[in-house]
Amino acid sequence: MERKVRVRFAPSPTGPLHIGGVRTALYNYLFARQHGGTMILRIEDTDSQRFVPGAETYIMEALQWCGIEIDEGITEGGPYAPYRQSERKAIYLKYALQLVEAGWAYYAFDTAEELNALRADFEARGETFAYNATIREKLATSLSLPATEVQRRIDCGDQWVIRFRMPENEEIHMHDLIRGDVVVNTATLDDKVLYKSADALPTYHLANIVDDHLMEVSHVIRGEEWLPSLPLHYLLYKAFGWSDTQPEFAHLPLLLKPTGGGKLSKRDGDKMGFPVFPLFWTSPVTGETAHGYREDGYFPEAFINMLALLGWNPGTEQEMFSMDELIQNFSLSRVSKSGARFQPEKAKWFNAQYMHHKSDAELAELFQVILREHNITASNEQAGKAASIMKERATFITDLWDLASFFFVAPSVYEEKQVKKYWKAENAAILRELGSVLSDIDDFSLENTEHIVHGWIEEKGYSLGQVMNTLRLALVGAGKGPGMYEVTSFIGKEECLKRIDNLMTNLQPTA
RNA sequence: GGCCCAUUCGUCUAUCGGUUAGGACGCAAGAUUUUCAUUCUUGAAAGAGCAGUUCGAUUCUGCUAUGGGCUACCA
Repeated sequence: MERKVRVRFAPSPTGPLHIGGVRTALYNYLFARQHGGTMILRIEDTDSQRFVPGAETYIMEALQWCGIEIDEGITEGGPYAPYRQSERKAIYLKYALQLVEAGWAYYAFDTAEELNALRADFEARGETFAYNATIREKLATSLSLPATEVQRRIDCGDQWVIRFRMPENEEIHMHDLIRGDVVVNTATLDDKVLYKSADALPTYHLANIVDDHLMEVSHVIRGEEWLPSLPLHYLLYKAFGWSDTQPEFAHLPLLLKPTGGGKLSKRDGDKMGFPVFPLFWTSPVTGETAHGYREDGYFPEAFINMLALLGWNPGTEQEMFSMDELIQNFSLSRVSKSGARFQPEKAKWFNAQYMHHKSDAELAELFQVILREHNITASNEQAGKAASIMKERATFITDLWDLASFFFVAPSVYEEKQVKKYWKAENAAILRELGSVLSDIDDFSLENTEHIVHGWIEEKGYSLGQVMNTLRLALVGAGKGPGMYEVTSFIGKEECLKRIDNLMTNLQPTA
């Protein structure tokens, strides 16, 4: 029988979620939805040192913005609550001790200083220190010390950790849904810490396996940086006797810096001029801020579409995917194996595509926000229409002000280059004439105005470009913009004449 | 250093032994246009190297090179 699909996204609240994390969450979500499964959000806050306040809220807000829905989590609740590991503290010690009793783990009493000294010694001799079978019985561990001494140390409050006792020489055969079969010999691995008495908290490895088991997680979809610890995780399932319900694993390729040379990190954003975070972030510790896709004007759909295709492809030439289409088409077998460089340019392109496909109503709502910021009152119809006329030229919704403000405000400055080209004595004469032609038009609709004005231009034998660009200078103030009749019909006769008059009275034509 | 993963145009990628190696971003040229854009057309642009398996390798295997990850009482 096919197991019920349950996946989890398990971030650590050590800062804002970056786009690599968002993609991991997305793939988990797509996989869950496609299989009618459950998406869990588990907060892995077992590192009390690196905890950052606000990070947890940020993560949830970011996922929500992206449209990644959580079925079970710290705010949603669920049958396996709590979903925050710090609140599950009481659970883990029992499991760590179970491993000690079974001989799969042992107590170690080394202090951080002792370990550092040991590492330094090894390094001085040109060797690499590894806490493993060659050394564990020579150190202060429950493997070398008499049981009574171990108990005495624990009782008198000495700090200890529980380490996994890595088998000396055993081949671990693993399977990854993306990479296929992987084999590692345990001789190359070391005895990882599973639990520390200092803060009574497990490390990632223990907490992760215990929680995935208890929460009945069926598939672990995570970043490639976890591949090296997969043998440990296999062994932990085995040690607990949970191998038969062990989840399947899929290790995702990493997101790399646009320039190559390493995985995308939180610092790259401002350095290279693109956001690495979904949302704007202010560090509560340093006060540093970082750009976010949301605040930079990206649509969540575009952001998700772009992210989905970084490391996965449908095998067809389709590029535009809604979330529903992604859910339908996603498959782990089509996730690529090698790291993908992040492409800021492609992200922009995706956003522009979504911009071009927005309906007037959607644009109206978005554009109104910007208009209000500039103290402009406009109807939704006006806002939508102006945005719709200019959207082809925009990449971000925030571009719209520069692009379309002339629909609402008369130009206060005139672009120098256009003035030079189109504001000579003859242009002024033509514009005066055009003004009177316009003032005689009753039906100021786009079609009618065009019909009449073009008739007049033909009759007079003027150059179309000269007339229209002179008018453009008066109405827009610049050498860009939509067809002039879009503008005339939008702003209306009265405003047209006013702007023409403005130009005539305020600016002397050049010779 | 050790272990693991990867390697097709500049970038993201298609190809599941036989293709003129396809698409997209970006770039260039042309067309369209009353301006700026958009749009359309076209173009330049790739199998890391060396062996092997095979009638035939981008595709399978090995080696080398390169890139990346991990190597914490961090996740």
